[in-house]
Amino acid sequence: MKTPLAGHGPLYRQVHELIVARIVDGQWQPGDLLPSEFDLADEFGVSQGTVRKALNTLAAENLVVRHQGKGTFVAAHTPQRELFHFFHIEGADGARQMPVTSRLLATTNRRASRDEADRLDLPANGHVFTIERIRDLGGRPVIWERIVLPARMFVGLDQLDELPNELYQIYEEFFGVTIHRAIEELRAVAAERAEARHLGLTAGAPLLEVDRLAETVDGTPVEWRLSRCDTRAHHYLSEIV
Amino acid sequence: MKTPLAGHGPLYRQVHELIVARIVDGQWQPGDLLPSEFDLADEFGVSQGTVRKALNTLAAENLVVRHQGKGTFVAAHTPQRELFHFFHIEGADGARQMPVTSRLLATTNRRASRDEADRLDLPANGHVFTIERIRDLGGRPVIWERIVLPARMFVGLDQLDELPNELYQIYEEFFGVTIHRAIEELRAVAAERAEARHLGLTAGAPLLEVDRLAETVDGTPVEWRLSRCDTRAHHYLSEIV
DNA sequence: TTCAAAAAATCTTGTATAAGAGTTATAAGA
DNA sequence: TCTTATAACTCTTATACAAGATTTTTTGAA
Repeated sequence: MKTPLAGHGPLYRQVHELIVARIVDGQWQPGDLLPSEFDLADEFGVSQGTVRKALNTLAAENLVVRHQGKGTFVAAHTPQRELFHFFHIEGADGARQMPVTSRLLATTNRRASRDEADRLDLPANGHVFTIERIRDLGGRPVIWERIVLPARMFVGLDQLDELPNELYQIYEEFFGVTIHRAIEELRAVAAERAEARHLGLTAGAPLLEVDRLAETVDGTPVEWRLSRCDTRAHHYLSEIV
Repeated sequence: MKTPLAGHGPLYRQVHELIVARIVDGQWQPGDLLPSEFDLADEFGVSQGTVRKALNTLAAENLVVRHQGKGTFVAAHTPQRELFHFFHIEGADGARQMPVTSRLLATTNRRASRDEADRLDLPANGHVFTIERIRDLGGRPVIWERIVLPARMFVGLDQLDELPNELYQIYEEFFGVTIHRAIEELRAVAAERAEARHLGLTAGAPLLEVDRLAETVDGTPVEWRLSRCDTRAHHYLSEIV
C-alpha cells in the first residue's frame, strides 16, 4: 500500500512525523511490530536509508525500540522500565534494586479542584480519579504520593481490584494511555501532620516534594503526581551530560 | 597525515574514541575547529559516512558542536551554556531568564577533609580550594553554595581577583579543566543557622540540597558543589523523556 | 510414518562505502 | 554593498556485507 509523502521539510522528518501520527492515533499500539525498513521505504516512496534515519530518530526519542534481526517495535511500558526510567529515588549507596512496594491509602472519584483542572487541562466540571498511597523502599515508608488522573481517560480505573506498584503499564494496556514524558519540579517543603505520620517523621520535618506532570506523545497531560519523599536515607538522582 | 585505526569494534566507534582521546589529552582544545569530515575520513582511512556517524554521536554527547557551513568544533563552555545546561533552578513561572548573580562569602586553601578527599579522589594529604557564596536570583538570595576544587588542578585560582557567577568557562580557559557531566543528588534538609541567615530564613526551614559532583570527559571528579536552595519561590526542574 | 533436532535459508537491523545535490556560512572581489 | 566562490555540514540515494533472529527444510531416530 503506497502512502506518498505530502508534507514539507526533509523526507526523513516527514516519515518520522507520519509514524508518530500512526502511533498517536492508535493504528500502531505499544508493543506492535512495525513494517520493515524495506517495506516502509516502499510504502512511502523513499530510500531505505531515509526510513532508517527516521526510525533511528524515533528510537532516540524512546518512541520505538529496535532489535537487530527482530524488527522495530512501538515502545511499551513495563514495570521495570518505569522503575528504571521514571523513578529517580535511590538509596544512599546508589542502590536502585531495593524492592519498591505500595500501600494504598485512599482513592476518590470526584470533581476536579481548580488546581487539578488547571494542571490537567480539564474543563471546570471535569472529573478526576485520585490515588493516595505510601511507597515503601526496602520495606520502609519513604514516599507519600497522590496521583490525579482525568476520569474520562481512565474509565473503570476505580473498579480495578488491585493497583500495582507501577502504574504506567496499566494506563497503557487498560486505557490506551501511554506516558511519554514527565516534567518534575522539585522543592523542599515542611511535612504536614498526616504525611509525617505515614512516613514516621514529625510534622515540619523537611521533605523533598516532587511535583510531576506526565504527558502522552502528543503533549496531553494525563497524570499529576505529587510525591513527598523522606530523604534521610534516600535521594533523588539527576544526571546532567 | 594518516592514522590508521587499530582498535576493535565498529569503525565509527573507533573513530569516536580516537577523537575523544585527542580531546582529553589536549590535542584539540575547547572551541577548536576539527578537520572536516572529508579530511578525517582520509586520515583514518574510512568513509566519510563513518566519520559522520562518529561525529554525530559525539555531538549527541555534547562533546562537539556541529554547524553547517562552518565546521565541527570541540564544545566549549560559555556562561550562557552553563546556565542553560547545568543550572536547573527556575522561578515559579518557569522563568529561567532572571539575572543570576553571586556574592562571595569566603574562600579557603587548605587540606581536604576526609569527605572532600573521598568525593574528589584525592590523596589523604591533598589540598583543596573552597568557595562559599550566595547566589541571588532576580536580586533575591536563593542559594547558598560551597564549591570544593582539587588545588593541584586549579593552581592560582585563589589569586584571581574576581570570580564570575558562572565558573565553568574559567575552569576551562585558565586551568584546562572542562566539565562534561554532573551527577546531582537532591535531598530536603533543615536549614542551619548560618545559611538560614544568608537566605532570609529561620533555622530549621526546609531547603533543597543539591549535592553535585562534576566530572571531566574521562570521568575525573573535579568539582564538588553543595548547594542549599530556598524553594519558596523557585524549584529544581527535571525532565524525563 | 511421525516426530524431534539440526542445518540451511530467509528476514531484519547494524555497519560501511560511495556519490551527488542542497543548504548554510564565510570570505573575497567587483 | 552586493555578488560570487569556497568550505562544510545536511539530506538523499544506492549498494553491500555483517550480525542476530526467525522460519523452513532436511536429517535421523523411534
